[in-house]
Amino acid sequence: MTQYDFNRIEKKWQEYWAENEIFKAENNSKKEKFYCLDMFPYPSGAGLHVGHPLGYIASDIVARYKRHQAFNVLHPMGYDSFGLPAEQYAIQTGQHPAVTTKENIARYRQQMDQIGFSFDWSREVRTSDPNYYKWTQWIFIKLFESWYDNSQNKACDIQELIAIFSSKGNITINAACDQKTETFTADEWKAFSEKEQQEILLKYRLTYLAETEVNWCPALGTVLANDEIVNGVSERGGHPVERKKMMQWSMRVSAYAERLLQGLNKIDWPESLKETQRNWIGKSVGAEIQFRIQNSEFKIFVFTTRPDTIFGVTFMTLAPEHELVSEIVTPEQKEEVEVYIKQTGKRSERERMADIKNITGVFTGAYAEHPFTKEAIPIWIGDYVLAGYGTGAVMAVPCGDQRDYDFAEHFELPINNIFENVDISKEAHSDKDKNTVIAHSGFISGLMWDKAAKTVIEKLEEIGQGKGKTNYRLRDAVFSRQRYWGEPFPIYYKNGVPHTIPEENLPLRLPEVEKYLPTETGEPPLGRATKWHWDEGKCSVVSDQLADDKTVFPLELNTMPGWAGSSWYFFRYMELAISDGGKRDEVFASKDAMNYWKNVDLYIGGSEHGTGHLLYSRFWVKFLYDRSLVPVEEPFQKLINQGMILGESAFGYRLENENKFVSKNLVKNQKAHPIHTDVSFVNIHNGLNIEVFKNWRPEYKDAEFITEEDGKFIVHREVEKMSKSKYNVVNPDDICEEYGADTLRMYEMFLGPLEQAKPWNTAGITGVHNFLKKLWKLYVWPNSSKGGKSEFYISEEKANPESLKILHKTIKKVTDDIESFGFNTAISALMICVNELSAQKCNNREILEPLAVLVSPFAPHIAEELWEKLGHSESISEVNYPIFEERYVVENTKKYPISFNGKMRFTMDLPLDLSKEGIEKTVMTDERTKRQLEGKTPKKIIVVPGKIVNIVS
RNA sequence: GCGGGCGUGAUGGAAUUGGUAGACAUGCCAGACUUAGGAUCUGGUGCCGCAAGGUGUGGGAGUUCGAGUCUCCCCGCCCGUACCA
Repeated sequence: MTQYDFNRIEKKWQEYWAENEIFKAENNSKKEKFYCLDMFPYPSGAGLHVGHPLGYIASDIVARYKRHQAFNVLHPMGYDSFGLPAEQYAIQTGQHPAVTTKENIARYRQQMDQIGFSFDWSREVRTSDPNYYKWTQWIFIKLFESWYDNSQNKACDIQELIAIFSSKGNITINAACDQKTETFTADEWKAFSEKEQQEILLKYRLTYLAETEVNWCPALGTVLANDEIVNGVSERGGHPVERKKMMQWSMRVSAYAERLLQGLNKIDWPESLKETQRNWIGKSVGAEIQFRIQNSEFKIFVFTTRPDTIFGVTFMTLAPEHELVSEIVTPEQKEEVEVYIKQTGKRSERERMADIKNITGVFTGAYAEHPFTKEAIPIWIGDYVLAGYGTGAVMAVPCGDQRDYDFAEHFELPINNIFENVDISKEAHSDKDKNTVIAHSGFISGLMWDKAAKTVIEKLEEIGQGKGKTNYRLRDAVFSRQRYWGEPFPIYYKNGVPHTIPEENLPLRLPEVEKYLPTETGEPPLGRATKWHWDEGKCSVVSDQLADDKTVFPLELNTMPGWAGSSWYFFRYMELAISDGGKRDEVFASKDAMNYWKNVDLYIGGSEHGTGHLLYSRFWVKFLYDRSLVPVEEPFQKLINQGMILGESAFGYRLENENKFVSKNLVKNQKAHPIHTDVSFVNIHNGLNIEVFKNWRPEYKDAEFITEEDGKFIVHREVEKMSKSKYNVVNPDDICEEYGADTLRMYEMFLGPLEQAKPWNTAGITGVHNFLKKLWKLYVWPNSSKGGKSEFYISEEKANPESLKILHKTIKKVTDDIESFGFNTAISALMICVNELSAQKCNNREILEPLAVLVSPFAPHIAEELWEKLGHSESISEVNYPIFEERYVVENTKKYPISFNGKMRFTMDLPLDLSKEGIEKTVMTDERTKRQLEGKTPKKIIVVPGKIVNIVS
């Protein structure tokens, strides 16, 4: 066996790793822990393409590297196995989603095993497994049993709230709750009926049921969260979305807005992603101001970030949905207003977005009163004001806000300039400019905006017509989905009031249904379940245990959204499986396990989860922390977004109305359309295999091909997202078969920086494959005593200094690069190392042993094989990382600034051993330095650490 | 519009963070060996030039002894977000 036979080697070691459970992490190790996590995949039917494993390869390199560094590494994997595609497939075929999911998982597992990841599969999780979603339901119950105390700034037990209600009512409570909650005393609380009390409590719970305006997607038959909508259509499938009022479960994530924002400062995430989350949270500081309405009891509350412009208010605008509209509209305007509201209500969100330029609005006939000048301010309705943000009403300051300005111009409303020396004849002056002075503004005239804003807030508080306020864009997250393939809510209804199912009866299992569609009455698919088992042997419902009167209570028919299971799965991995003596059947994760593993040290995944998974996980973790259920407040300490691997689609140009294809360079003035062709039909020189293409589709069977002079047909290439429908998918299995998993792993890393999006181009793969072949050859030499036949041969003699130098340079470079995720340059360093060692014909154990360890995170299979050939019986993953020794790297130098005639002129590479004070040494200077010194060559330099180096001529 | 990022050979990309631009790899060219292959090895390869040399990191200016790197303006590209008061 002298050839690099990757197929044999890879199979051998993958089996070895699995049999000996090499990568099983311990929970009670004295070693330092390192938790290295990938975002777990949704197991889709299409299997993995070369883009999927990119992040897994990167984390696997880090995991293996950390093991060499003697860390106890937790590197788990699992499946986010609830989700839409399996359900859509079920609707079409009748196949149970659990069956499809199981098959897909098996395929994913097989593909992942082939790449040689060092996952600890004993800790695998699947969100659709009842033993897993039992705990998702359990956490939901904990959320249901909690409220958010703004005074303590944390979530607390709802029992505490009930205690306060019975002793003091809700007047002293500062809680995150529905705005319209009315105040009551302790006596009033006690007088409420059970149902009334439950309804009030629901307004305080961290997960609550409320009539919400939701994004309804008729095509998918479900509601979508804001982050599941892209450009007004559903992220999945691109179906239109409309607004609809529905009774829905919501998560009070808004209670955590400030902490979610502050927490970002403590974690090591890409700045762009943090910025995305900051935007999504959307904090704005300003004031809430009350405007009295003339001849009316009602008041309008507005939120503004510019209280300093209050004297510039010339009208007010309410959202069409604003609740006061119907109360304040004058009889003369009533009809016009109603028509307008009807019109805007009909327009979908999408139309409204597409139509920003069009200014619409209507006068209500009512007037508000300016809090300071007492002037009358006309109240308008306009759909540029959003009901969902702030208070759904704005004080319009045309001189300071462009939208107000446009609205005022359109309806010929007055525009008052309150800025000194600012021209507002063309547009509003909306920047918070430090140099702008406020004018014509009563007691704030002559002040800068920030001082003015402060003064206005003070004055408003004095007269009781406003206060400083911070507003967040982040809204509560809708948590109900009208779907089958998700976690059932552990909720039943008694007198229309939701109650949780007792913990000991979890999981509440998904019932069988004969069809995965909504019922005829419009209920979600779970409405079809005739028997709903939620525990072995006990049938449909809760009546036996919970109700005194044998009534059967209905269960919640919605299921939880995709992000429910993924918001806490990283804790589940910490707990050992039951078969390994873990407590997974007793707890979601045990205290001991969580106190040892704490949080994820490195999390690798795509940035598309920026406002979904990554925000909701932080929210749930903060909640669990508040309730002392987990020991950490942030789940992911360091996060890396791996860039997407794109596909290089190939197109053949087909002439319009003809079944004739024209090679790329021959298309001149003819009308030709690019037609996707499968990339596997195209060679690296963009030449199409015409025969294969013809047999691909019947319609191409008789197609004509106009080729270049050399008979080749050249295709046009374009970089696109890798997708089955674009025929540009490259399958990792094929690469593994042809070049091996080690080549695939290294090539994916060599392709470019991890964070960057990059097209897959198989052409360059021979580079890393050659590297592995050369590496193999370093350990295999021709033996002259056996007729020149090659065999494994290692010298036990001491290595020469040159070999040691290149080895230690490589150790340094590779180590630094792995630490900074520069895997592509680390591989370059390994290539240089192997090339130089080959040139030196170096085969000393002293060199080749540490080299194998250096390579092993990148190409673990070949490293294991070489390690074995070196005479070791343990896995290379148990071996310590080589130690870098500076003394071998002679030319390791440091830049020192050089002065000449007392003036700093340039810096120069000097050996490190010169860095001791006072050492004099003659230094050779290069041509460029000579030139800079105007021909004077320095003879000696004196090094003074931290100071400028003087040249002694 | 706003926010974040980027622009380097034919190509993917390096550059010790202000110090010999183009590492490494692909591609290409030349050669060696060869029962010819998509094998292996050697050399070359930013551009212009036979050469000496000149020139060169999207364009323009600036700071600096010195700029791919820092500052300003312009051009182009990508990502995120959007009537947020």
